[in-house]
Amino acid sequence: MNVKVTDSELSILQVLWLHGPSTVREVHEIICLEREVGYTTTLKLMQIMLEKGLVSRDEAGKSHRYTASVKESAVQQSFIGKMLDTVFHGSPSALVLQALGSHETSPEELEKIKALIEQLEAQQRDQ
Amino acid sequence: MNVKVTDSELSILQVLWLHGPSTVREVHEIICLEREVGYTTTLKLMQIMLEKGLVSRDEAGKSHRYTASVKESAVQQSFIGKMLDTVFHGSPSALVLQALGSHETSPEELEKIKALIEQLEAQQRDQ
DNA sequence: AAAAAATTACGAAATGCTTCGTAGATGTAT
DNA sequence: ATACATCTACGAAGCATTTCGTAATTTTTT
Repeated sequence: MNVKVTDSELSILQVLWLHGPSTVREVHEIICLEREVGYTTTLKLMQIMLEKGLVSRDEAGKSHRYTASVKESAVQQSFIGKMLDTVFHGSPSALVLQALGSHETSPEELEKIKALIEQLEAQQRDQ
Repeated sequence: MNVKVTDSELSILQVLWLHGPSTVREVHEIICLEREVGYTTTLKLMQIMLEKGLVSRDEAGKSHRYTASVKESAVQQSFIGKMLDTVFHGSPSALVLQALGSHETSPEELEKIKALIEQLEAQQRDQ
């Protein structure tokens, strides 16, 4: 149900989501742009993620090719769920108010959110 | 700037935010409603939080009385900030869309959000 | 005042995550 | 075929958080 992901697992998943199936070397190269870290560290993490079922891998060919087996939206989902429980008393609107109130949001983005709200209200009317 | 709080520290802060200044015993009692945990565990955590400056305490009287020294909104703030960075590519609207799209939100709450958006749009027009 | 109960301080074990070194296997170039 | 580079597996150290036991202190009860 709820996907649990640590910080460094998340940074690996980000690479896989963005670049698609990748080797350890490829993932490692990208992560190193941000943070100095040993190759075997990345390798080990990805092996652990394999055990946990967070990624799968294709073992054909010289080096293994890893693929994310959780969707980004599912992880976003579970992070939001956890935050709702732990810091927003289960109130999505409290979360939304904080997010919009304290971070720059472009007019276009505000429009998108308004559109979603209209849609949700329409749904509620129909019930 | 950014308040760092671990999970168990957060559960203690929750109690302090809700009940105001409290003794270790009081905090512990409430936490135990949810989770079996030793008294000295709660004590130790609160002592560590004191060192970190997350709480302050009044040592007069039989037992110490602890007070949260970070605001709930500041912690909410920093959690949202971290989540934006790590799972929403820095886009508040992506976060908001996920939050509203996947969690029940009452008509009243939707109204509040709409009101905020109107307000933000008015601000943007004025600039 | 002595015993019992509650509280604090503190060290250290347990846990989970992150890190890396080493060894062995596999593939590539000479 | 041999040497070289790359890759995988794995154990264990390092670190932060969480947990609790023990001892010392203070308060309350008898």
